[in-house]
Amino acid sequence: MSILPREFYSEDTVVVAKKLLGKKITRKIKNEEISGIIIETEAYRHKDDPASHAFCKITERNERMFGEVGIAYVYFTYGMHYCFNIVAKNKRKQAGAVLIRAIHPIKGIKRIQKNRGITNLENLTNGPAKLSQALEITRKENGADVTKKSNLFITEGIKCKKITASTRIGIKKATERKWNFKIEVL
DNA sequence: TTGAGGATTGGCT
DNA sequence: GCCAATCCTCAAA
Repeated sequence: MSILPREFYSEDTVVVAKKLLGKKITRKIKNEEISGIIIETEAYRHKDDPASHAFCKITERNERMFGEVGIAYVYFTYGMHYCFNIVAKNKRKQAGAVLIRAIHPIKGIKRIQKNRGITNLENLTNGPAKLSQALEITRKENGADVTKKSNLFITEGIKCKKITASTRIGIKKATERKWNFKIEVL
């Protein structure tokens, strides 16, 4: 299983968001391994995207979106939830990231169920905050390099035939942009 | 130093 | 469908 190279993430954010669908994300916790197929992503860009964290100005929190691609950007929100992003952008753009909204677990499901406190497969990882909880992603994972074999990385996955584009979820600006992408998994 | 608000979720109506 | 939970970040003073 080959890890996606950093060049994979140096295209336009929206393009990378589509390309990430069907790829496999692997998370290692001590001796246990959790992995799943990415089935839903959202693109967040820069000046042309009022809903993006990077829209206004650079701050301590969003500076990762302006940095090197292929780096994890984790942020905390609503007092209880983490969301997991991967920095991805065209070299001409200053900032951009892909939010991983949902995965399809294929390995370490028991561990995920334990993390989430439930066993219902459909509710394990079908939301950004659920996904982070399932993979034990916290602020400590902010800045992790997913192009290197470590505790958190992304590899080639399955081929996806059909991509569905929809409007992004949970935001109040630029809601007409169809930058939410998902695939069907059998 | 303080106050306001957020790329969400789950439970209740 | 609506709303509370709850803490980190930003911006203003």
